[in-house]
Amino acid sequence: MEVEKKAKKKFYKLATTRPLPSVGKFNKLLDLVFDHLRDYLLSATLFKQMCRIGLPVNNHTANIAFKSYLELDMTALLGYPVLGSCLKKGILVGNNKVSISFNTIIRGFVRSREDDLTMEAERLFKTLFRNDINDQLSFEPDVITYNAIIEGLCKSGNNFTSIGLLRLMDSRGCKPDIVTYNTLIDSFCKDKMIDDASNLFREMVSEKNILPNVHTYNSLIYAFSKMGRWDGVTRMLKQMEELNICLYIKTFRMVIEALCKQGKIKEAKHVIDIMVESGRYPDIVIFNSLIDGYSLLGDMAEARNTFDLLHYRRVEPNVVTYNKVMDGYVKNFMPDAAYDFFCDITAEGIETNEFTHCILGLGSLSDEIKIEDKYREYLKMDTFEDSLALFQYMDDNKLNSHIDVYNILIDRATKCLKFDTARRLFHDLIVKGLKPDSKTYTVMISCLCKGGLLKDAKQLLLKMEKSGCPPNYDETINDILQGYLKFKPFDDVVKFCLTMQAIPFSLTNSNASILLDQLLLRDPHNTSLLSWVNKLK
DNA sequence: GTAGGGTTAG
Repeated sequence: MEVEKKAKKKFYKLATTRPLPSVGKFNKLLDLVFDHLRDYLLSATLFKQMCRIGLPVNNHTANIAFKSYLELDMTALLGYPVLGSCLKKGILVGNNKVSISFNTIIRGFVRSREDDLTMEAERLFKTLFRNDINDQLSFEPDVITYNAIIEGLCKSGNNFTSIGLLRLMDSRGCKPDIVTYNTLIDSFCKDKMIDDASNLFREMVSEKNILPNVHTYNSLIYAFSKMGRWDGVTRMLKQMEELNICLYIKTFRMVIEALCKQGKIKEAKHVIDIMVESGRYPDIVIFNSLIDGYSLLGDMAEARNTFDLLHYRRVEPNVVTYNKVMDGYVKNFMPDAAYDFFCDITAEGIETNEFTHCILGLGSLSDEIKIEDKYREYLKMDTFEDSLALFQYMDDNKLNSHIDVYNILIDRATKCLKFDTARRLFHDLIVKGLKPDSKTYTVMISCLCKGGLLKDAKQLLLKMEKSGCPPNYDETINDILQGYLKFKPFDDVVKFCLTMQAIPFSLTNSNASILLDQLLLRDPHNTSLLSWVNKLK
């Protein structure tokens, strides 16, 4: 607080000194606010104020503002408009490092992790290639620009488009670097497309002579171990040793976790031995995985033993540990043991969380069907965040492999406007090998429409028809139409309606009335469309 | 007057 006051006072002093101090003095102060105070709202506000009262600003001052908006996740709302006004005022023109400003804005869009803003970043990126704009600014995208766009594409599930960008940058003489490859490799690994990831890895090492680092290996090891490809894991670990790359505790954690989840306790223990030999000791996360593994194998005695031994190893159990033990009892149809364990830990005054009670709730009903009902009830009743957390906690529980569970979550994510989460869930279920049903397609189409991704929505409708799911045209087409009315120019709405004339469906009241209003306003002589609307409503 | 912008952590 003290430093903040000092900064404000200094600003006031600079602003009232006559003749006005140079822009450098102001920039130093703003740098201080950004770097040391990390008060991003203040650095952004000061910049706006400087512009308003006519204090000296230059590209560096503006860049601090852009960085601040990025940190505040307000690039779309504030950063982008400020960029516009800076361009108008000529603050950024004639600057040979104008890429810094644009990169920060593009990163801000991508960082928001919202699909439509990622698209905005791509739009901006494409605009910058236009000759008229380029003559004025002499902007040339550099490796950071490309990396940001590639990251955005990967995060919105467009792995192959981002490969196209990798080729584009290469052909334009911008060398991809370790960040470019790591971003791509990580994305392919997350989607379990290990062959594509391996190809990129090979290309990076043998063609581009870029040395992999710990992140590259972590991504690959993660994917290999999740897929049970232990030969790949061993190969990667060997390479790391040769390159003298130190393993993170996280690398160990994920290998051990994957081994335990696949019931390979012996192997997991072997990895723990290697860890100990290299002077590192397993932490609670690793013991939690072991407990998980034993309960998966139905060996609750060993699971409990591992828990009891924590005390002697001087490793403190956490709430996840307690939940995993209870979860093990419940899954192995020992609800009484789960209840006893719960009584023991609460008697010791140990703090539990909502999942402890949830597991107990599941355990109190030993009939498996009832467990399923109870699970569904939880999915419906709690807030979306709670259901998602429960879903993630249940992880590979077979209840999570029900398409209905995904349908409920996707639907609720969409209703909470979390389109990104909905898309990720949809992607997850495909990766898991589940088959989307009519409901899945319908809620996903609704999600894409609400997020303005109409092209994707139409594609999904096509896919739905192809996959043999009978589309619910009433619902899906109205959703897409609503998206058109909201996001697209009227000409596109008309075009869409024309293509839909062949399909039998009825318009919702709200769509029909908006459509009629718009038609009468903009295209009152289009009698064929007017009668079409009247017929369908 | 110069500076200034970067990936993932499961």
